[in-house]
Amino acid sequence: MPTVSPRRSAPGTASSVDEDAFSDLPDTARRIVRGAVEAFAARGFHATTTRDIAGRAGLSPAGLYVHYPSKAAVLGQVSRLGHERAFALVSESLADDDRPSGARLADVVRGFVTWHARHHTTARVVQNELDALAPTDRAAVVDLRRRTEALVEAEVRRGVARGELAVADPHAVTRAVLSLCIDVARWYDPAGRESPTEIADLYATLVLRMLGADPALDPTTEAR
Amino acid sequence: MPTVSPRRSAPGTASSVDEDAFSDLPDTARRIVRGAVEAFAARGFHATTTRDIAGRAGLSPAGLYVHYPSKAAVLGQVSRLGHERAFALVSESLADDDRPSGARLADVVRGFVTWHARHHTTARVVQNELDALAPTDRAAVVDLRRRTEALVEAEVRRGVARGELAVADPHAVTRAVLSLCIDVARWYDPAGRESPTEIADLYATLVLRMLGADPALDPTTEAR
DNA sequence: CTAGGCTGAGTGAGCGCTTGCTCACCCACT
DNA sequence: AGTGGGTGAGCAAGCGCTCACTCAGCCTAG
Repeated sequence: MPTVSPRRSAPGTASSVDEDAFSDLPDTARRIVRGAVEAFAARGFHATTTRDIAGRAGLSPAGLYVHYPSKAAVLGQVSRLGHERAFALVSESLADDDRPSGARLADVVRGFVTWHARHHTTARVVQNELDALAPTDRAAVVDLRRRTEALVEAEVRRGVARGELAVADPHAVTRAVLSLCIDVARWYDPAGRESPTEIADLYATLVLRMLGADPALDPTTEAR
Repeated sequence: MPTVSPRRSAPGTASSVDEDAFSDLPDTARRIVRGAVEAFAARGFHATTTRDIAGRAGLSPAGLYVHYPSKAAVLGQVSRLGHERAFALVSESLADDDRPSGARLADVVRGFVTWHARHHTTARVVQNELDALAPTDRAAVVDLRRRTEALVEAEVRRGVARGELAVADPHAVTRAVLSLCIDVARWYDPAGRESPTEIADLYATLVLRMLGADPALDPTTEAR
């Protein structure tokens, strides 16, 4: 019986799939999720076949159903884990210290942008396939997104209250800031000239300007 | 023989499909394209069936193939027309007058954002289904996108050269500005509180800040 | 110590259905 | 009589998922 070895990224090649997001999963489930992320990102949920996912995980088509009850359940797992990572990222960037709001929000932007660029494969699935989620999964994911945005909006309001930021509509501006960061996953090309870190630094600068923060907070000089 | 009447938007309800983009098409082709845009936006290209498109256009499944050779060709039509509209929009906003760069770029942003909000259904298809395009269609569309971005970048460079804008990396900042505008189509909800025009005004303000333009150029007071 | 049964992971074959698309044909107008 | 728009029926392929089954590893009764 010929054994098909699962496809893996070449060693040394950083994967654009966020491995840390599902490192707690048992081995086979992890291979399924990794394969599914790659396939969903490349072709979209509906155009991805269960045979493709199973093949990438080194399983027969039926093997998938030992670990997940349906193709939609695999997407649900991917989306939940990805959103949890994004939430944790923002949450950690805002962990309490007593620096100015601008500095803390610049950290949020740098972390968020770096993640969306570095793990653009995972991020694309997480952002584009919301409509394909089962109702239960969608509810969980929508709630995580709401909490993530609320965290950032609260920090913006704090900065305004302290007189450190000049923003008339914190809700709308927060949404714009996160939108800007999220969209990096759509256009980012690892073959491009700029590294995720460089983009993140530029974006932190741009966001500080959007928020009307003191330019002196900006440790970079990327955009003037 | 029962005649199935095509589904239309309720009269008085503004459609989120950009009708102007394909108003030159013959009647039946127009109904096909309109139906396809709605279906692609709601479920994605791969999950949309030719029966669905044909039904929305008031045709039998076979009727579609009188006007288009394949499902992919319909998507190609949609994407080309949508991109041509977006290019025309930017092009018109930058039509030569001698106002400062900031004022002209604010106009570009207002027009671009308004279009992506008002016609978010068309915009979502145009932005999300690039991977599903046939090679020929993709090439045409990629070229249109490149030319659109080049138009804006040139205006940013002009502003910097005149000392009106403070931007260190015009290419990267232009991409960020357009990314911000485009992503409106992803999150915009017509049931939300803000109108496309209100969002557009806020975004114009934010972009002027990103560009380091003279705040006096901003005719609105939305954000400070 | 071991026979026997249990369990969880995985498989090959294939079912029932839907898909994109085709084809022979129809018919209202020129 | 010809033609362009349109149809009903249906084909071949591919889909998500199921089923009866194998097998290795482990627990336990005698």
